[in-house]
Formats: sequence, C-alpha cells, structure tokens
Amino acid sequence: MTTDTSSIRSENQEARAAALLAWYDAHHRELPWRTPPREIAAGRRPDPYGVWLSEVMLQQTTVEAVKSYYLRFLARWPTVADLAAAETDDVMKAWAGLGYYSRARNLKACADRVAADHGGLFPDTEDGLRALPGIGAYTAAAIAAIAFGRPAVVVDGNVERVVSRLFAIATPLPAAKEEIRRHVQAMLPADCPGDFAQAMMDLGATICSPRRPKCMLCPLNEGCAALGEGDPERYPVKLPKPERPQRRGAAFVAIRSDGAVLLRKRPGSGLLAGMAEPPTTGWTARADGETGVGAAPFAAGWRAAGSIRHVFTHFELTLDVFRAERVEHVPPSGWWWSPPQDLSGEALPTVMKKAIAAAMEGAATYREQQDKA
DNA sequence: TACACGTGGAA
DNA sequence: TTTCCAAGTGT
Repeated sequence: MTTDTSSIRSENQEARAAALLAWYDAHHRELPWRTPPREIAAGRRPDPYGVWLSEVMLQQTTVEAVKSYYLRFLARWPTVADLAAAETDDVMKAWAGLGYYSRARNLKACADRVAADHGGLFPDTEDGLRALPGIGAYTAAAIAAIAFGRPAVVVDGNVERVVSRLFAIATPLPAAKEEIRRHVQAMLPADCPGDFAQAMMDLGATICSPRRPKCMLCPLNEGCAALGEGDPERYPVKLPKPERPQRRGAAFVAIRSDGAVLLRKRPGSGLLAGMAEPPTTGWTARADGETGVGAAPFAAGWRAAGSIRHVFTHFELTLDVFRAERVEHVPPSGWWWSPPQDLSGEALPTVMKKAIAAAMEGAATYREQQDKA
C-alpha cells in the first residue's frame, strides 16, 4: 500500500478482478445452489444452509455428481433443523454413492451443532464456521464469502490452478498454497467477495481447465504469465503421485428364497465407515490372500460369481464374488435381510452395489423375483 | 507434512 | 486402457 510497486500491483489486481467479475456476469454457470450475480446485486443473499450443503457435497466431487444429491437432500431436509432432527442412518442412505462418507457423518454432526449451539443459525464468520465438523479452511471461507458477504480468501483447486498459471508459480503444491493465498488476497474486491470466489471457481472449471485451457476466451489472458511462457498446462506444478497398490478380497452375497440379500454394517471408522455391505473378507495388501470360498461367513451353497474391480483413492480392489441362493440363515445381531424393494434404499457404497449386481447376474432366485415384479 | 478417504467422467 | 482428478477434511 505504501510503496509504488505494491500500489501498481494493486491496480493490476483491481483491473483483473473487474475483468473477472464482468466475465462472471456474462458467463457464470447456473447451478441449483447458486444465487446469480444479478440477484446478489439486487441485495439477495443465498440461504446459508444451501450454501453449506452444496459446499460439503462439492468437496473433491464433480458438479454433475452433486446436483441430484443436493436437490434430494434439500427436498427431504429443507432446513438445518430438519437435518438435525433426522436419523444419521437415513442421512448415510441418502448419501450412498457420493463417496467420502465421513462427509455425511460430519454433515449430520454439524447440523446437530448448529441446531444445539447456534440456535439453528450458521455462524457468520470464518472462525465460527471453521470450528464446525466437516468445515475446513476452504469451506469456511466459501460459506463466509458466498452466504455472508465476508471478504474471505477462498482457495480451492480451481483457484490454485488459475492463480498458479496467472503468476507462473513454479513451487509445487501444496507448498505453494500460501503464495497463492497472498495473490488472491490482493485481488479480492471488498464489495462482492462471494461473486469473486465463485467467478474464480467458474473460470477454473470452464476456461482455465486442467487440460486444454481455453485461453483465447479467458478474461485474464492478457497478464497471464503461464500463457506468456507458452505452456499453461505446466501449472500448477504438483509432486508425482505414488502408485496405487493392489488389494484383493471376497464378498459373499447370500440370497433368501424371497430374493432378500443378507447385509451387515461396516465398522464405525475407516474405509466406508458405517455403510452397509454383504459379508466380506478383509482386503489384504497381497493379491494372493485367503479370499476363496473358505473365507465364507457361514456354510451355504457358495458358488463363484466372478469378480469385480473397484478403484479407491489409494488402492485398487479386486473383489471375488460368491453367491449362495435359497439361504435361510438366521442373521447374527447387526446383520439383516434386505428385501428386493429395500435394497436400493440401503446405505450401500458403489463398490458393494457392484458386488451385489455381479452376484445377481445369473441368480435364479433373483430372476424369479424380477419376473414376478 | 503425509496419508486415509470414493466415485465417475474425460481424454 | 490408463491417467488424471473435482468447490478438501481429519488425523
């Protein structure tokens, strides 16, 4: 502020923000949770509950995947009080398929806290939001800016990409995070931090994309250092990722005469915590573990039903699937028979749905049920 | 700081 | 097919 260079840079940053906001006015995406810039300018504010819900769902998740979940949650639990009054199991069921299931548990815990400790109103400061479960640095800043108009510095993966290209930042992520934050801080317009944050993210999502960025259409192309160098895709610089180890296990899908499938609940912590599954073995790091029919949870007419593959963030799983039909096993406590009409509503992660689908293929019991239906 | 934690779409 | 990775958080 006091030296010539910083005031010059400040003017540049101001011009950049203005160009970005003009672009956002004309080209912003229409999203179910978004209040468009025209309405913001008219004084309208989005419902903090909707902003929070969408931000949590969007963590590491694509916009397309989130849309239908967001709409379903909002229709079923229109306010944070409704969500606080809900059963955690129902929230987990509604979240099934979206991934990163600790988000769902934290979502519910956060709603409980807002209802119990904040009178049903979300805190309107970054610090207040940051203290809630499932709300980290990014989400706290995003809610503060978008829902409450606070001048918070919002840095997500999009912003990291845009800024690291704009300034050709050679430091690999995540070490470059602080430097990126400083640049965003310098650009931040005090009068519309919410639009600015969303504009940066829209730009990163639609123009300054990871591959083949559309620099010709970019409102910030004039001063972009990476474009000047000729290879914007070089940024952001990231450390190479460790390769994904292979794991193998088995899943045992027991089918009752009426087509019901035997399920149980996974442990409360770790992978797919608290979600439903057909009985499975542990997933060993080795590819040749004890995963055959010998590992079945109880005696039945188990038959091999092929195997499925599923990719998790940090390992790749091959699951050998076994099927037993016309099983009349009395479920141990915590296990239950899920009738065909209930199955789609269970808290089944995608990997487990794949395993069950593989078992059903060619299952006579299941075919009979389908024919009746 | 480093790792655990899901899924599906794009190139 | 393979690789990347999307509006990150918790530990």
